[in-house]
Amino acid sequence: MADISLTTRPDTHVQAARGEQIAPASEPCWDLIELLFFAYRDFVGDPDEVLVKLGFGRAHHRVLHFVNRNPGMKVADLLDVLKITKQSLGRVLKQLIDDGYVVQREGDHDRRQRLLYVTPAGESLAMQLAGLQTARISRVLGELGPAGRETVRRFLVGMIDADDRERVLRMIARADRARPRRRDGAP
Amino acid sequence: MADISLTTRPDTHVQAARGEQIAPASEPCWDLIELLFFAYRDFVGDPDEVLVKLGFGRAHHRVLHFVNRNPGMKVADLLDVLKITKQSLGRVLKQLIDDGYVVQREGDHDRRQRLLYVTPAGESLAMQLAGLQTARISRVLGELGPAGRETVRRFLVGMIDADDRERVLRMIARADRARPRRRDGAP
DNA sequence: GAAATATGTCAATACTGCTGACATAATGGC
DNA sequence: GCCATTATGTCAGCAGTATTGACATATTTC
Repeated sequence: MADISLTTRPDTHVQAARGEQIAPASEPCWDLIELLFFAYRDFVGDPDEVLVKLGFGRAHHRVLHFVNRNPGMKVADLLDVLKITKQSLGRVLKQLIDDGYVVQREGDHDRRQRLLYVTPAGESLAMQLAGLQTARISRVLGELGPAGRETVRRFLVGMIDADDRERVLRMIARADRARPRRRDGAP
Repeated sequence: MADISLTTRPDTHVQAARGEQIAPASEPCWDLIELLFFAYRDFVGDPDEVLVKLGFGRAHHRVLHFVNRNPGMKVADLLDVLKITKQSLGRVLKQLIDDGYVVQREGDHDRRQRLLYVTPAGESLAMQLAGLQTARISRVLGELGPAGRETVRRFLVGMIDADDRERVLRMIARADRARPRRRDGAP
């Protein structure tokens, strides 16, 4: 399973062979490769600073983020999204629970399930971290104009593995639908 | 220096996080935050698969990449770009040298310096990895059209910490100037 | 009742980052 | 020439996050 993309996505030249863009053997996109590296590092850097003070790391951020976005998600769902093992998840999840940022509830229909929810403290932290990242993104998008946002979004979607793209977009759409607005007014 | 972004970028959400209600305060860019996460994961996923087979990790990739892009760079330069400690660098650099992907040469003017160069095998590997990432990027850019590339580039540049942006752009420009084209025709 | 599922946990290992302390060699100022 | 500084390397230990493998428990499903 791990090597699918390698055998499927052969080398650079296959795309050129398919006539898809790419001039002659194509020089690598050095600039975009490096910009992506630096951009992502700083993008996760802001949350990192906050998390360190709480004794958390990036793994805790990811768990908290997705639980906050998808309240009531199963542990299995989380493993599927993060693509890590349950042992890896177990450690950080336990810390988040012990520290009062996440709680588990038994599933209604299936009592084996442990549905995950953020506590008010968990939501608060998740929103703070998302706020930092949003501030960075919004500043840039403001400089690009409204058309820029759509281009950036399409770029990021396209960068995702084709066989995962639909799943990711569905998850985002479902989360948006489920939490159209925070604060009070429960449906 | 580390906390500037925190104190400078005022708590968009800190107030809401404190439970203080605040209406607009702008909803986080959930979709872009998550898309960036998945996009970056798959972006580095292709090289990862190749590297694992060689007993290398992501750290080796970064070192190899920047040495290939900036032949003759000093160890200190590399530490500055990667923002890691020399102890962390030492481990991976030693492996790359032992395995014949990187070599060191004494500086001409300053014999304390160890200037870094990729071997032919190192260049070959670096180009293979860059090719995988370029293939992914080029496919998407092909779908976005020529204006898309510039928008994406400006987005990524804008996402970099303001105080690092110039340095990064200078490094990219200098590397581009130094190695205008690979393949045969030496300058 | 047995098989499958959802989850948790123990143990060992790998990779990559960190701090602190020292060592070596070469440069540069005096 | 002496000495402080610089560039680099290295040893030892720790932390965070990932892995594999094995096993345990509760619950559902057939």
